[in-house]
Amino acid sequence: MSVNKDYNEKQGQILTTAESLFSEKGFDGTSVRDIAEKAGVNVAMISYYFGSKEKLMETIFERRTEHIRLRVESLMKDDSIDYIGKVHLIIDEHIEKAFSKFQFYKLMVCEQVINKNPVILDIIKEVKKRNMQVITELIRKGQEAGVFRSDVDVILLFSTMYGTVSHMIIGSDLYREISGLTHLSEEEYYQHLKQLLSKHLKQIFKAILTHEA
Amino acid sequence: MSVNKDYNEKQGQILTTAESLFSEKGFDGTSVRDIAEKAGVNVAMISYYFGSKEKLMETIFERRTEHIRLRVESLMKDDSIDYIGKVHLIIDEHIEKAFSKFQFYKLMVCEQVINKNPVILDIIKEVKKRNMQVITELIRKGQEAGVFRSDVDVILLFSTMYGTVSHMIIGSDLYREISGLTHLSEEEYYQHLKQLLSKHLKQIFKAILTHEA
DNA sequence: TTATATCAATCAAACGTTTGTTTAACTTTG
DNA sequence: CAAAGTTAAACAAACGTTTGATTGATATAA
Repeated sequence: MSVNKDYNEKQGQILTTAESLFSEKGFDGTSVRDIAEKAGVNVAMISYYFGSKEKLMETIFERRTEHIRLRVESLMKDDSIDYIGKVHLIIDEHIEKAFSKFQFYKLMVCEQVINKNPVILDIIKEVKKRNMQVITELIRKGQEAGVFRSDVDVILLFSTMYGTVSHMIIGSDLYREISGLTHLSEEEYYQHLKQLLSKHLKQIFKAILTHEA
Repeated sequence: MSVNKDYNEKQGQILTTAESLFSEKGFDGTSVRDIAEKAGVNVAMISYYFGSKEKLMETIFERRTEHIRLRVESLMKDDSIDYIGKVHLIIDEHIEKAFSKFQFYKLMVCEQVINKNPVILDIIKEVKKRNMQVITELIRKGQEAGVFRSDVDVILLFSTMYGTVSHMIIGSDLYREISGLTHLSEEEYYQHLKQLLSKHLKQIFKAILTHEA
């Protein structure tokens, strides 16, 4: 599948800089000269290493795909963790990944709206499907064990998890201002947000998965 | 405040076409020649009527601001509707507005990520604050009446409502495919989604606002 | 009633930049 | 010395915007 290629120092510099600029100004709002200058390389190096601006973007997505995929699959088989505990693992892993690579998550949202590049859309589609399967499987087992309700819509639950977190990341500036937490550093505020989101989503998941209608 | 200007036929045509193209291809991905051609006007008319491409975008946002604002404020004072009923009104109005102007909502999400134009960011900020105040006020009254829990985080609740709906709209193609509902028309599928989202969000709000932790 | 002035609307063409990409010469590396 | 890395310069295409001429309708004056 997705081969984990190695990138040299200059390639890595270009990828990281481009990811940052794309997420700040969008794909079309960022010029290759912007990227080259900020990455400290010559403009021609982008074509030389990645072929084109478009393929540079695709490479960014390929590189991060590995990151987005939920890694809790092995823990799902651990019998010492109960079903609610496993749901908590999924929620916390998603929050952690989204915040640790928030620039990429912003980029992902924009690229889904501006559905131009089919290669990128496919990458997003595959990883979303994959992550949703993990959750579907867990819920199915929980239902068989009689712990979870039988009428759970996984897509809606998934949308609430992804949607709430994305929306918080995208609107974090506004919400920091409203909360009156402007004295916190971005890092401190993000830690605070992660904790709030974790508690909030766990409460929602518990209600939807276990309470009676 | 926001004066409701009148636009002639040609101006309206430009605004509608631009909104559609911006939401499909992004602001920087859309050229003024694209807009002019699709709207059936000369390129110069865009500068002539709106001053610049940037100001055209701002005009789109000013025009739609009126639309986004929750209009349930009067119903909030109606004593014949209970607190849960009022929460339902807010949820359904938000869903209805988001789906009826889904192109604009996509555009809003992208513009929040690509925080370039301060005029537009201010418009988004103001309307979000405004809508959140409506909900805050309702919840506060419900708390005083002893119907709602005392430890409710309005920002999180608001994020779940906006986030879940946005995420569904943005990823609707993928979710239609996964649900196996490709035989439905876009309109039919949206009606279906609206119904699901309404039930889902009402369940979440009820759990967070009324259940004990 | 003509004739003339006024003004917004409309257009093709041109403006100067910026865009992504390529070239061809040069340097470094193994 | 051959291959890979690196560069400034050049490329055509596309960009947002402006220009200057032209239209057509309305108001003013003879």
